[in-house]
Amino acid sequence: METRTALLDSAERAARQRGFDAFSYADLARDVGIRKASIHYHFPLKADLAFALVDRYAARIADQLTEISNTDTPVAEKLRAFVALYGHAMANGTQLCLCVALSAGRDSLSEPVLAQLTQFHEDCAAWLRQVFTAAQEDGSVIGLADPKNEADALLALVEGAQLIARAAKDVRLFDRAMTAFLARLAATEMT
Amino acid sequence: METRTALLDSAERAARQRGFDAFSYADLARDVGIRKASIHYHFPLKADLAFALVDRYAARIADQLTEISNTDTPVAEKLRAFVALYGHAMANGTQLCLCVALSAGRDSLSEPVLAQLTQFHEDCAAWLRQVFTAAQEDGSVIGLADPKNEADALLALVEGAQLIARAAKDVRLFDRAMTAFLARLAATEMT
DNA sequence: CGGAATCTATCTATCACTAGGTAGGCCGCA
DNA sequence: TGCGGCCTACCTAGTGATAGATAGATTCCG
Repeated sequence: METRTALLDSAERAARQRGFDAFSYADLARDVGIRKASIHYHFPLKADLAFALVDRYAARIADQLTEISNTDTPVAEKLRAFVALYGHAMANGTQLCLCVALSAGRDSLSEPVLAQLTQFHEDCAAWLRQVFTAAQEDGSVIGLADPKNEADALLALVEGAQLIARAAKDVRLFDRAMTAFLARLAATEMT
Repeated sequence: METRTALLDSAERAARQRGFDAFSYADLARDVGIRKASIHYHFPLKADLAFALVDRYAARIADQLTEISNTDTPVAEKLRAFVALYGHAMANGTQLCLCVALSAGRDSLSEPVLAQLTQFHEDCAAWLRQVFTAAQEDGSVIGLADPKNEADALLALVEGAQLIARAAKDVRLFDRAMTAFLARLAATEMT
């Protein structure tokens, strides 16, 4: 089980740094310290690797989102946590969210993986819709529009900000792209 | 000159649809109706192709932006035109802005091309800053923040929206991601 | 208990194919 | 005649994937 996890870890790092098509089984083998052919034991096709990768990643993010949901904090704080989640995922501007990275090279992906990706996006949007709806009730977002539109916009915003920041290998571009949005959030009083 | 242009056209389409690394000289040759080796006469290295591609593209966009600037329309209309420019560039959700597409696979690009890309982003941001500054004076954007922050945010927003829309091959996702922003723009009275 | 069968995880070696790139020749036109 | 533009033929270095073997556990059964 150890090896499989090591492979997933290495593949995830590579995919988020350089793209799914930009690393090979040879790279993976070198990194993990195993022969190239042995990888096929764990993941017969590279498409299988992609599937396992997204599966694990989506679950991880979903967990983090429900954790944010369950924490008893103001709505504004939850939105800040969401932005921080994407910001932190960048690891100093060297990496993208796995699903953003895969979306960028979508044409080489298998149908099941594509479906996973769509699902991931939908789940994120749904979570955001719910949070923005809560914001509608407690007025914690300045100039709030329709929660559905706000959700779609924020998702696009964080993904675009990631892309721009990694293109320049500079996380600060991510932060800069987010400042206008963060400024719309009501300050959380220190209790 | 004929062949060179045809090559650029084909390469641009391919790069924006599937990414710069996802098409080969063989694809290009097939598409243009020429032998693979002959492409090297026009573009000795694939990096040369990338450079020429971005060069032509950036110039085209710059032209369109100055044209928008020079047209005597309200600020809100200029911003709508900017959004429409990115939206139209998607060609029904099948393509990305060339520079977004190249940014996504940045690690395989040569240093000069990387510099071009950074420059392109900076130029776009600068143009937007200028427009948002004008908006500051005539109040055509509701809830306007610092023009610098607004510019960075809008750029990230359109790029992220493109990514999401193409991932699902559906332009409507682009439009959806933009509705909240467009709603902040003052209506242009019909004169 | 002990041997036979089976499974796991890895190996070496090689496959067919594609990538970008090069060398050198051919041909039509100014 | 010279050269721009294209060709055929080839090269090297990869790619993902497969075949077949092996060492070492584990499991099943008489």
